Amino acid sequence: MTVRTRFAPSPTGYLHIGGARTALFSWAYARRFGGSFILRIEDTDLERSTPEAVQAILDGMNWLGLNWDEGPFYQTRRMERYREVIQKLLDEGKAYYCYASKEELDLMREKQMAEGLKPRYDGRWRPEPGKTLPAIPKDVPPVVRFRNPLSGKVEWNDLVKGHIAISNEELDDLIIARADGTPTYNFCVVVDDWEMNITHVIRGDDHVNNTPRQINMLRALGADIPQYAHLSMILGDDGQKLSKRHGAVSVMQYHTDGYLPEAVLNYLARLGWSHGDDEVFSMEQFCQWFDLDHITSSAAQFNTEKLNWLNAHYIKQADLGRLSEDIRTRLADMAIDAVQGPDLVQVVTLYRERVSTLNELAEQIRFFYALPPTPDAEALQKHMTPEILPVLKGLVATLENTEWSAEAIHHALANTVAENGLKFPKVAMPLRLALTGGTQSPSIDQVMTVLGKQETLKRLSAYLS
RNA sequence: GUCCCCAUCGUCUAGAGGCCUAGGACACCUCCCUUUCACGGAGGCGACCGGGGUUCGACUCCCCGUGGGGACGCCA
Repeated sequence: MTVRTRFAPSPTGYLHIGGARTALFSWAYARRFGGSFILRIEDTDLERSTPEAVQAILDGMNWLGLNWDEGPFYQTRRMERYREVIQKLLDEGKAYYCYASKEELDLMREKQMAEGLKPRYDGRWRPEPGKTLPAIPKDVPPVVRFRNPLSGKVEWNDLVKGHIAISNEELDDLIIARADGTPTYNFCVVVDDWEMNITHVIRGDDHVNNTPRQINMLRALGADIPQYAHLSMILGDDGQKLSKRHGAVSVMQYHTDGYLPEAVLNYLARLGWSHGDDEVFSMEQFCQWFDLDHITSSAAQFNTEKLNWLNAHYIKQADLGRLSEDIRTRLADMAIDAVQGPDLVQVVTLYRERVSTLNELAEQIRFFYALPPTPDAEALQKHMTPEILPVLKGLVATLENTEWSAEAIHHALANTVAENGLKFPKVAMPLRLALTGGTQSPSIDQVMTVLGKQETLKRLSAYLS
């Protein structure tokens, strides 16, 4: 049997980090076993689904490189088929019309809650042999309910959580078609998983409670029951449930914030799944290793610091051309033109080992292309001392007649330091301030090399006149 | 409230009865490297939720408790 997995988001918002991990695992499982990964858009909630959200999900998937083999299938385009199946269930007596109004149902639930019971439909419109149904009200359009078994239990061996059994007495006759005739989520999932021949349903564990209902419907339809794997949720950095206030909940936000997709992917893969002591690995390796046996069944807290560490790692590994182009765009977004001036590839090479995000990288090298920010007055006072000025003047004089190579600049600097009997930082610090505006940078001779002779001398002269 | 799920360092995790004086990674601390800050290298700190069983032996199995989380919609 060929493995067929699916990712079935509802387009009511962007692709968030939890959804991305679910997609990643489904995708990897299909890849691992040479199966197919299907993308299905669950847009039956007409009120909340938007084309923008669909696009956001597609963008997120594409950015991460989670390519799908079939789809995207839209449930709204399969309405005809759902109606057919509903009619079939109706005809076979496996579903029935219910005329209870929303108000009536609310009242029922309230009462049940008050009695300490689990709120569930009481089957008032469920036909039974010898049972008299209420008189059909005139102006209540009926919903269709699935006739769930009354006794026994539904069991399955969850590939992540192990054996789970839920009594049918806990379940009720769920609505499969609304009053307006449109099918509901749990029903569409069943029909789709069935007809798309899904073999492994990998999804968030908020669906554990839907599973027994879906299994019952699958059985009523005579369909094969897929294997289920319920993934635990991802908690925010603060251990709380992920929500808007956590900021970067959308995967694309990570792109905006300067993360490389391979870092996000690697981080997500390792969140709730493990392969011995392996921490850093490619998606190729992941697809070879991934299994459902090593998924943790407990919730995992998101840790930005570890993501940062991975991102730093991947920035160091990244193709220089690709990295530079990305940075060029980020600089442009900061209204800085990196087409003129020092060679961006050289600048990026010099700085990539020092940052953990691309935004940080862009931020740190901006002074190469824009004017250096004004150095901190206190730092200036401390390092740009009257005693050092003549030394700097001497250095500039030497530099003016120096061929602009890393080696030559280094020699000029070293000689100046030696001739004046100084420690290296004594000279390097004021240079750093004048050239970069800050007290931290790579070796100052390397910065000078990349900055260029003209610009270096120009920036120094501002302090020496 | 009812049902379901979960429980190892601060965080992500290894661990499928003896390999565990519980391993790795992030973070943190110390030292080294050093032209500042990073990077890198070497060390260090740091955990099996509690109580009962089962067993010669339990982080691992069972039960109870406690604590988290999820689900109970004409949302998905």
